[in-house]
Amino acid sequence: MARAGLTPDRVRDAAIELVRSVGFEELSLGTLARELGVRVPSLYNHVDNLDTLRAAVSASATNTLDEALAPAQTLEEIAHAYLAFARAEPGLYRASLRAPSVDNIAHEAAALRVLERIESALAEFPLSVDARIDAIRGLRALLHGFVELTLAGAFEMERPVEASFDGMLQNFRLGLERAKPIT
Amino acid sequence: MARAGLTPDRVRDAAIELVRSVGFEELSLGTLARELGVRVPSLYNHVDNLDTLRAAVSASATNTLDEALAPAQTLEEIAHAYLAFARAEPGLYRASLRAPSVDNIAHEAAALRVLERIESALAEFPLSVDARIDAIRGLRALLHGFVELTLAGAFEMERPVEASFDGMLQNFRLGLERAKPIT
DNA sequence: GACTTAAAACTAATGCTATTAGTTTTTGGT
DNA sequence: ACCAAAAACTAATAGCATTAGTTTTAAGTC
Repeated sequence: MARAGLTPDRVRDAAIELVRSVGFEELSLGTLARELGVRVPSLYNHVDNLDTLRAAVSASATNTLDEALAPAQTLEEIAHAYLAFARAEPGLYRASLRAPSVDNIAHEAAALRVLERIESALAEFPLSVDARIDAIRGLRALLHGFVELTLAGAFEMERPVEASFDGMLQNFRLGLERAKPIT
Repeated sequence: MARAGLTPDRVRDAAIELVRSVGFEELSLGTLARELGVRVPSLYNHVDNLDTLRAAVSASATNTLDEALAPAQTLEEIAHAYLAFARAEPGLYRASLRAPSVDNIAHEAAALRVLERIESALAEFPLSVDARIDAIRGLRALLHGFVELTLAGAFEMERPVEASFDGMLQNFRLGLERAKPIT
């Protein structure tokens, strides 16, 4: 039997690596156990169940996304960092979308940090309270929607995806500047 | 045994109803068979497998989405129809997102019709070829992203979701009008 | 250094999923 | 009334997560 020396952290880290290579939806206890050289039920010595393991991976992925956004300042920088992360780490990006459970304080905090970084992209614009909420929701929709369509391979036309992303951001910025609701 | 009188169409229709009530991901042969008063393997007399059944549901859902968008003319009308459909029929909306397989001509045609309707929302704007591609991609991202975040319950702030949707569209329109790249 | 004990790994089993093979039954057409 | 095709069935396989119960390993204590 030769004990494999697993710990909750090692199992979680292996799960993260698996998600990075095969995707979040594809994470299964079978492949994870094989990767760790152990039988499936042995994982239950270190993990409650698949759902909590997914939650742990999601929390970590949200932190990684937060760190990827950290250096960015302007609207364009933050948006580019967001798209770049999703394209470089689609598995982690998809993992980060899972809503934190209410009892997972650290996960909730990380999700809030990501949200605040996106909100900070709008700091330069003088917006009313309502217009700012609309802008936040609009930016989130834009980023998430563009990423999803990109990952799904839905953009079939010739033009480079990056160019459209930039054009879209320019359009977004123009709309915000034109609005100028605080007078 | 008392033959149940199933046909491929009846099975597909029952699958559609199931997707409408429980969601696209939740469609399973077990629940479908129970709904039809039949054992699971009996379904294989009318359906190739779960994947092609999902494809059939997706094709039908894409048609339904197309019909829901048909009466809309302007950018705002089309966007509202899109959001309204997704909120009224989240199961069908999710089903419509599945990419058509290359051999399913009717499905591909329906997906193309939906795409053209979204493109037609930009007909009123005089845009260069590239700017139009960017606008199409941006609008698709906006619509899909907003719908996803809405269905996921990601908009937690007080302001009504519809108001933000309208604000977002206004912003989008302003950006397009401001750009005016054909001069 | 032997012993006790908790933890880590195991096997076996349950109950879900989709799917296939093979069998019985029903029904439409001759 | 009969024959053949189609529709339903049972039984079985394989993959999934999970639990119960058992063995083994290793760490800590006397």
